[in-house]
Amino acid sequence: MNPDDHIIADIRQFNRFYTNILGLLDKHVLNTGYSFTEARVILEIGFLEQCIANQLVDKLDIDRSYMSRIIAKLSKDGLLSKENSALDSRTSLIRLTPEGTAFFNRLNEKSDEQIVRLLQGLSQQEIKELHTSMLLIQKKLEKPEGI
Amino acid sequence: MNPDDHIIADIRQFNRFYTNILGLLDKHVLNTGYSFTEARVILEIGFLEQCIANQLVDKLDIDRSYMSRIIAKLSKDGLLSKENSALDSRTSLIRLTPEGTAFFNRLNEKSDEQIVRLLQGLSQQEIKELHTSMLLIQKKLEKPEGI
DNA sequence: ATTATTTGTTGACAAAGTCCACTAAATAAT
DNA sequence: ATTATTTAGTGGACTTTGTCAACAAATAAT
Repeated sequence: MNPDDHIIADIRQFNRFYTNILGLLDKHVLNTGYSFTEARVILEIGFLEQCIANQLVDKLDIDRSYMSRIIAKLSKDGLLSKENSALDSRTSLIRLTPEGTAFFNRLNEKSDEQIVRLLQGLSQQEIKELHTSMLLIQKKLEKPEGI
Repeated sequence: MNPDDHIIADIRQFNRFYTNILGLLDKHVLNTGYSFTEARVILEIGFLEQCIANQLVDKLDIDRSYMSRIIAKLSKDGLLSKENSALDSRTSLIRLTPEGTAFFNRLNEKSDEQIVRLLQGLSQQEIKELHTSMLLIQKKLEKPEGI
């Protein structure tokens, strides 16, 4: 169809390839006792520091009811706390507890280790090239604004 | 930990970013009546042209019993055929039927369109850079041999 | 004030994936 | 050759993951 059919084929090939890479990297999470989705929620709360359930729903694109249950579970497990919001009493302010933060940190460390492992065997020069390539891809593909 | 902490952070950022990209690209599959996993199976059979179940299990890292059920479903739906292997009568040779191939082609077309859409707004030069970057990443990260 | 919308929760399901045991065939070991 | 061992596939039973619809309470819009 297009003049650059082989480019499209290569990009799709890259996407398949990188799906695998990401899959490998994500697997380590599963040794933590939490699912990938639960881990995403914990990470997001960690990054946001404080939030309400609906923010997580929007940001992570997870069903409201499902999110409600995940939060209930994590709360029961003592990883996060809910405090009634004064501004809007339908909502609760969600934060990581110290245990939650510890978990968050462990998760981050493990993720970093995974990356180190991924880069194993590459020279500094090669890592630099890789890095540059990733930045370029991200820059080119990120839309200026929401879709 | 490492001298290149910010590189690790950037790579993780890229991974999160690209997870989203892939998620967007994959969504279109869900309008086909088949799940993402089922689509992967169909695509893989299409690429291999002929295979046995176990190859798919290994290549796609899907549980044997689950694969068995997926194949049964796709077979029932008329997308693929199973023929007893003469060489190893434990196995069946799996191929796409004409309907399966049609589905495969549609899937491929849709995937190509998705890529075109992704590249929308980029100049030829930018696309070329993107392409080069992807090839580099793939080259650097693909292990010479199985793990 | 009344209506509409938003936020979160619950019950009931459906879809996706896993674990285990089993059969039958193919290979390896003796 | 006969007996293990391994491999390929299947089916039952199950867990996990995710969805949908209905609901109450609070807030926002008219």
